[in-house]
Amino acid sequence: MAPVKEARIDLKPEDTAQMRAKLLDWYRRHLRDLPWRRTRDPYAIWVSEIMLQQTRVAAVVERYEQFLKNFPTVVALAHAAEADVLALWSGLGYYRRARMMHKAAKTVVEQFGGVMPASAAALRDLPGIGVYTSAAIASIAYGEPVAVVDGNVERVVQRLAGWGSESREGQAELNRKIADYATRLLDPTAPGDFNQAMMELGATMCLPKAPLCLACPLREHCKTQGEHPAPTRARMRSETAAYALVIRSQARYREILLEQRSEAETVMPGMWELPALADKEFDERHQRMAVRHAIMQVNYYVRIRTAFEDDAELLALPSGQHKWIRLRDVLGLPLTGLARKVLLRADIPELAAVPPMLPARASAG
DNA sequence: TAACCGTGGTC
DNA sequence: TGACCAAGGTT
Repeated sequence: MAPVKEARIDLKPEDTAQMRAKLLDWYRRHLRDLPWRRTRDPYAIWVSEIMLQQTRVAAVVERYEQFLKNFPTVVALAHAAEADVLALWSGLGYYRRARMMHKAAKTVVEQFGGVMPASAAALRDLPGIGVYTSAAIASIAYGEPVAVVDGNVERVVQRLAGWGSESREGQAELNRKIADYATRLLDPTAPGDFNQAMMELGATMCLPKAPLCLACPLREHCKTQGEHPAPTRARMRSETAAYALVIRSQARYREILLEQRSEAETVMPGMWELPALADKEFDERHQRMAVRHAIMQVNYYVRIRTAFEDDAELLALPSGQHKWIRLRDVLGLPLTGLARKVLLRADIPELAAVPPMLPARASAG
C-alpha cells in the first residue's frame, strides 16, 4: 500500500515511461553545448554547480574554464590561498560560495585523501553543498538515481501537475510534493541526463513568463499548459554613489589606490574596492565614467571621478585600510564586482587583457 | 521560516 | 529609471 502522500500524485506508470522517453529525446537533440557538459569529473561538475547557484549560465561560462585552469583539481584548490580563489570569483557574487567551496576542498584533501565523496549523502556533508547540489553532482558524475529540484524543476513540476496558488497547503508541504513528483518521474537509467533535461526544459521552454508550450515535448502530459502563479515582487530602490580612480606613476610602473573592506562586514568582507569620495557631488569635468551597479535590492547609479595622489582630501578614508597596488597586479586581488567592472571599462593599458592565469601573488597581502 | 548573501542583462 | 530574474545554502 502506497503512503498517502504519494497517492495524491497523479502519475501513471505508462505516462511516466512516455514522459521520460520524450524528455530525454528532446534533451539529446536540443541541449546547449556548455563546457561542464563535456566532462564527468566530479570536481569540475562541482565547480560548475556552485557557480550556477542563483547565477546565469552566460555569466558562468565566462568564468568556469578560467577557474579550472587555475585550480584544475580539488587538491590544487585546497592548496590555494583564499584571496586567489576570491580573485577568480570577483564579479560572480555570493562570495560565501567560493569561501565554502575552498573550505570543502580542504576537507576533501584532509579527510578523504583528495578523493571526492561518491554519493549524494556524503557530498551533502560538505560546506556549501545542499540538497540540490549534492543530487546534481551525484547524478551527473556518478549516475546515482537522485532527482534534483531547482527553480526550473519546481516550475516545470508545478505546471505539469497543476499545483498552483489555489492549494492551501504550506510551502513546505508543496515542496515535499514537488520533490516526490520529481523522484517518481526521474529516469533511473539516465539520472544525470534526465535531471539536466528537466532543468534545460525549464530554462529554455517552460519559461517563467511566456512558456513555449507549442514546442514543449511534454505538452500532452501537462495539466496547465503554462499557467503559473505570479511570484511576489521585492521592491527595488535606487541610490547614487561616487568613487575615485586614483592612479600614480612610480619609476617603472603605475599604481592605483584601493581600499580593503573590513573582515567584519556582512557584505563582501575583506574584498578590495575603489576609495569612496567624501562628497558625492563633483564637477562633470572630472568624471571618468558612470555605471549602474545592481546589488541585491538596490540599483546604484555610480559616478567615477578621476583624482590624483595629492587629492587626498577628496577621499573618505576613515576606517578601511587603503593601499597602492600595481595596476598589473590588480586583477589578482579579490575585487568587488563594482571595482572590477570599473577597472575593466576604464581603458587602462595594464588591464587590456584579462590574464588567463592569476598573476604571481600580488604585493598587497 | 524567512532573511540574507551579488551580479549583469534586459525590458 | 526601475524592476525582474538565474542550476541555492546557511542561519
